[in-house]
Amino acid sequence: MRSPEKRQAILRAAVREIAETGLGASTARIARGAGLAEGTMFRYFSSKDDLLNELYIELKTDAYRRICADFPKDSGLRERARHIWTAHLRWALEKPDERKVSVLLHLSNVVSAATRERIGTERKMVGQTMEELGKCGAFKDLPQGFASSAMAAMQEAVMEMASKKPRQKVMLVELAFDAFWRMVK
Amino acid sequence: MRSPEKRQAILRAAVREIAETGLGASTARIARGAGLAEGTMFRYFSSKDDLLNELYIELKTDAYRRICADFPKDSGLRERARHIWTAHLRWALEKPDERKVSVLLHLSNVVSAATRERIGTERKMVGQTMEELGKCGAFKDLPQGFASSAMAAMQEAVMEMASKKPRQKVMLVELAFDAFWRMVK
Amino acid sequence: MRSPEKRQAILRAAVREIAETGLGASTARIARGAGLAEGTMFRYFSSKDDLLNELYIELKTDAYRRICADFPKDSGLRERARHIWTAHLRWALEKPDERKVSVLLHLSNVVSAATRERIGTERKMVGQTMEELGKCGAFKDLPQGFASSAMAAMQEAVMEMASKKPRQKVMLVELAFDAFWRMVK
Amino acid sequence: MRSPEKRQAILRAAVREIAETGLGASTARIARGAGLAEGTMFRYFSSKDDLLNELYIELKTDAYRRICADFPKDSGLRERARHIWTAHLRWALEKPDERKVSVLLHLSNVVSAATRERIGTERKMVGQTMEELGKCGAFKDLPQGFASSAMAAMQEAVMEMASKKPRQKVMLVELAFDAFWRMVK
DNA sequence: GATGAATGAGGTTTCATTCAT
DNA sequence: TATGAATGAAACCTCATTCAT
Repeated sequence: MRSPEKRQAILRAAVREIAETGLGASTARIARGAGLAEGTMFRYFSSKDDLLNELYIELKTDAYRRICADFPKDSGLRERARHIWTAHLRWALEKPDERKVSVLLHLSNVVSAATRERIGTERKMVGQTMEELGKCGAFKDLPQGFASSAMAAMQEAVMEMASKKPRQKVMLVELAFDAFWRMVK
Repeated sequence: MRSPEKRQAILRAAVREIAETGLGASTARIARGAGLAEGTMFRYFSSKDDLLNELYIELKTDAYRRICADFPKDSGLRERARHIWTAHLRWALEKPDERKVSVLLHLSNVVSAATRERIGTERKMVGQTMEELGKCGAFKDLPQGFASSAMAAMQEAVMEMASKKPRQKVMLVELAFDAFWRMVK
Repeated sequence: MRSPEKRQAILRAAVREIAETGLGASTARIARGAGLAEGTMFRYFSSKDDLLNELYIELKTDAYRRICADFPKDSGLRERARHIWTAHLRWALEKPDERKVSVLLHLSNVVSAATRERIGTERKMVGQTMEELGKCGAFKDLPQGFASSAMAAMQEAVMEMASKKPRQKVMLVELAFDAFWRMVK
Repeated sequence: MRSPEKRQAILRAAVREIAETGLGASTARIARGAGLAEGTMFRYFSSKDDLLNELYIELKTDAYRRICADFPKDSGLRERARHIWTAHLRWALEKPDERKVSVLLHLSNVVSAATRERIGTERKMVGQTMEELGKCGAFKDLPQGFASSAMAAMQEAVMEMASKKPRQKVMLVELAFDAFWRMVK
């Protein structure tokens, strides 16, 4: 009962279908994509909304896990910021579907406040670094949290560019960090 | 005789509904929101897709018009960049619904290539400035177009923050530009 | 007011559109096809049904007029039958759209009993000939009216064939009459 | 599990509704007529067009089956022709709705080329006989295929007459064949 | 008389969800 | 537990008809 493999299969299928079709992707297609019958999905997720919320959590958690692994928590600020920058961009560039779905969900209003809360909780290490960043350079006089938004935004720019020039990915990630860092210095 | 006022009413209603519900907003609701019968909308826009494309053009054109007005085309690079930055952010902060819809449309796949084309054409002045920007500071070694993406991204960060701290809007716009400018210098 | 030219233009447009799209052809398209505004049609015909009934009468009358002109009313039976055969087939082959629409209307249930009545009235000369035919050859023992149906049916076969082999039209009409006549002899 | 009974129920309901209302008969009415919910029909037929095509095949196949059963393939030409004549007319007279729908579909443009193809394939035995017929009597000099059209046409005449004089059906079928046969002799 | 904007009922189709097997 | 047939609300869109100009 409630085999975890099937659960994962559903989530994977959801990513695939939604990346292709948008959030309107039908539950039937998702189930079929997971090799299951139409109704079976509802034994794992109580509704489509539930599925989407769980999916969002899964995606965010996954991305976050990548950042936490090997996190150089005892290094200097630049090193830590660089780690966050690189780890996140790698994830996003390796898994473009996952990222696209993540963005779609972020903008939609199916993601409940509770879900957003739950994700916020998982910050700790990153949060600490971002806070320090907020006290440096140009961010000093800006509201708390702006540094974090700025980094996310600049990463967005990198992803957009990377999808246009896939060959220069690696270099892009590095040079763009330097650009970002100018704001911190 | 097709009244331009009704056309505008539909577009306005579309913005309102879509900002609230997402692109799934039903044509019936949009029509009702514009004070019209369900079928009337289809005399102004041949299909929902057509409506969305026209809406996208309208929104982008509107935003762009704001930038072009009073554009200091004979000033230095910083002044021009600053104008683009400020004008666009003002538009976005004044019309958050418009902006949200604009983003949703940008990400969706209802916006046709033809529409994207049509919008691309209207750049000239901005394009020139962004190109110059691309040859400065940290952007020098990054692919052409990255400066533009970076500015858009940083503006995104400002908007996000501004929606959280509406009172500090004006200051935010200014200080964040200084941050951005550090990457150019 | 009620210019007969416009009336005719509407009927002609109706034939064109219906031949192409079927009886579902919209009144708007028909009006447009006649070079008139959407609503104007309703000043000439009280409803779509009315239009279709009038159209049916017009088509049938036209076809019948062709038969009556030059009708050799003093010739022998064969000659008169041959005239009916040829005149009708010429009309049908010259105006395939008209014929198609005529058939569609015949099968539909928009043509009222009153309309069918009105058409029946216009027979006289043809009726006389067909009656005589019904008393000859193989038709002798069949119910009255069968000869007429049989001729119509055989003409149908000619039309079908003629649309497949347009070059042999003329020959087809002649030889097929000979075949038909064998049943009468 | 998709029950064949329900599929048949839908097809039967379609015949009933279409015979009454024409091809414009709504899917909702058809579904209701089959005792099913509106949406259920679309689990059996992917679209209205699909339904109509399948229906056409079903009707034609059914009619054809009647001809093939007991086909006296070793008898003389007259006997075989007579069998085709009688078997088809019996089917048509027993199932007037089916026949009406069959004609409507034949004339419409919802029947795809593929469907017409599929039906053409099922001829063999009949085809052979009709070909022989085409080399006899008055048909000798007419294009190939005319005999077949002529028979169909004459059957049409019988059906029309039979619907007016239902009591004389049986006699009609027989005598009309004699009339038809005069063309062959 | 002519126009064409407006209407809203009605058509086809999709889909989340339920439930008997 | 897994299935997938059934459901019907709701979406998009069309069109005959009306009526103010």
